[in-house]
Amino acid sequence: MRGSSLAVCSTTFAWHPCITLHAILQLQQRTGLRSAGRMQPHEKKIDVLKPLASRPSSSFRSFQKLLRHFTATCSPPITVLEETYLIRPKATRMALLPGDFPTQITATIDAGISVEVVEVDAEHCDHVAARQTGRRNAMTHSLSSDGYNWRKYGQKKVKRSEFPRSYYKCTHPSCPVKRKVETTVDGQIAEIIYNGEHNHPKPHPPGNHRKPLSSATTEIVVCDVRGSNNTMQE
DNA sequence: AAATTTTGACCCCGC
DNA sequence: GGCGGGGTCAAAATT
Repeated sequence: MRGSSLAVCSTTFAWHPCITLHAILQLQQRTGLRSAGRMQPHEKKIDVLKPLASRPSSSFRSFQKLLRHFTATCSPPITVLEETYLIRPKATRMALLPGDFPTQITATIDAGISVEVVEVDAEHCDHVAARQTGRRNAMTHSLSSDGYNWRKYGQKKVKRSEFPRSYYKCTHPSCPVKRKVETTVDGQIAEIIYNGEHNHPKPHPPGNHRKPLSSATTEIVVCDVRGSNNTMQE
């Protein structure tokens, strides 16, 4: 075993403005996954997640509203440093976390947020990361395999299909081409329908600037054990 | 600052 | 004219 990673499991997709980086560091120190003080060479960097873009009317409310709601109705935020970091659960990682990971520690953060801490064997993590990287590459490849750049402008659940249909436009100026893509729940392409012809050559493929997942990154997924009880009203 | 994503609302069309 | 389904728009939010 080459070391440990810290994973905090989630049951919901809601945001948790009350969880701070400091809280995570404390948690790591308490559980022995991180020593106090300066980060040691073998220790891994905290991956602070950020909120996704979404309309305020969606099921995910804006960070500002959530923060206001939390500070107005809940216990005070966890011990804070100078900054409060917002943590967004990563759905893909959640889906890939094996269900048989041993739960070794259960901790409760001061503000009443319970988090389940799972100590993960690094090789196990490598395996998960490799699977996820493979999936991401497959998705990226399949979505842009025609060599053109697309911008999503809509998504809809259509009646005749069990999968949601996404609508894309070619990003090239004045290009009329659109395409509809139906993807399965695991990200595989179920159907692609093209509409129109490109009036421009294929753009040069941009470099892949996405940071690859590797075993060197710490896998952190935070979730709220309060789960569905965490619904908020305005 | 521009590009992108998300998703409810709106529009159009066929029955 | 009403209804339902599919396609598009656009505001809000983040990268």
